[in-house]
Amino acid sequence: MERMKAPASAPSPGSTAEPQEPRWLTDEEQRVWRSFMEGVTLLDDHLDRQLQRDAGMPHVYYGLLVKLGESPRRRLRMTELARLAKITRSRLSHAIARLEKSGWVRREDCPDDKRGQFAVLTEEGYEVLRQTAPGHVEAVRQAVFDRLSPQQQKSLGEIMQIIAEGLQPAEAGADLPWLR
Amino acid sequence: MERMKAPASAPSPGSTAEPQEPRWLTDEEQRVWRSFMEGVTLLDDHLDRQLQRDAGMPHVYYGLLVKLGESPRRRLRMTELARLAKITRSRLSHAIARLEKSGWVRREDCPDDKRGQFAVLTEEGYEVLRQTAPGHVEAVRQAVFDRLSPQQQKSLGEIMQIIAEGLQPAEAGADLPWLR
DNA sequence: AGCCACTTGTTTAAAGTTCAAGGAGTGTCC
DNA sequence: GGACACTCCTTGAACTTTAAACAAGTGGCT
Repeated sequence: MERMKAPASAPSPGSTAEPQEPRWLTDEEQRVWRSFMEGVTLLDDHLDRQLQRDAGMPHVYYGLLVKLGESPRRRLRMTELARLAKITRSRLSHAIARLEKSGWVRREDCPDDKRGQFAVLTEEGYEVLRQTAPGHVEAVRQAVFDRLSPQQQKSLGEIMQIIAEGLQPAEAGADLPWLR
Repeated sequence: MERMKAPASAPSPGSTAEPQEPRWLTDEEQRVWRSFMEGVTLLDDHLDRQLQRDAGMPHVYYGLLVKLGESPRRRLRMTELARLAKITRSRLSHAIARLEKSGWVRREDCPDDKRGQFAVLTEEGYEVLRQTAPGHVEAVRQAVFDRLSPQQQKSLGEIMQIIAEGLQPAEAGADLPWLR
């Protein structure tokens, strides 16, 4: 409910303690927001399904293997991996446990910090990635890049970067998933 | 893993049965895709948290109440609601069961089709919506609209509509969540 | 009428995620 | 060196989602 009904008139100015008149979305803003949510929901569903079918894991898990594969010695500290994937450490713990059970990741102790753990991509994990990457890229292309002009691709990147940055402010005390 | 490594050379042309050389993402495409996934993940987390805190339900459930509230007689057939929300009927069944338990939705039999069910927004459900809508719009504004120029908002709408439409083709046999 | 393919919505179990709590290690401050 | 705050990661329970199977109803066809 991004707009309940048209406001009767000008809102009461700000000096009082009462809540501001909500800044409802305009019709146009609502259309944008609806398209956004629909696109994201459908895309999420589509990629999850594609990867579950072809790689035996959800999109997020696949993304974790990718991050590990791109990292030096194919390993990352748990919190660092959570930060890169924009998820909570709890979620990551469960995910890595499952990927470990599947044999695609193993854990290693961190020598420098006895609290720390590395998640390490196994050879099997790398192999799964190698075999399923082409199909996944193709799915992403078909759903996204093949349908957008170069200018639209550029815009999308800029826009989503702005949104992403807005949600991870530099200030201390920000509510970031990987620090929860 | 949107690109494993640089292809050695020109791909083998299409007449053979072997798999095509994957169309890896360029560096620029990868940046776009990464921003997109990060933005979506963070936004999803942010709105889920905001609504869980203020309305006691996840974002998807809130969206269901909104759809019901916008509909004639505040009711929709299950499959129609699933189609609007871009989710599976199974997921919707569970969600409505939970919303019913919370008292915000009730079910009603469809007189015309004995298989059918309406999900109906209760007065309490409407009340929750009324009270939490302002906070939610504000969250959406702060995270998205306040940060984007009018032109960017327009682009985002167009882009996401293209993606959404691409994932729900008109053809029969399309793999649409609400028909699974 | 009876058959058959299809639609509608739910159910069960398994998988994944969130939330709150906690154990262990680190680092700082006095 | 001891107290204290903080970081790192995990755990278990509650909740949500997925996947597969199913019961019931519909509609077309003969």
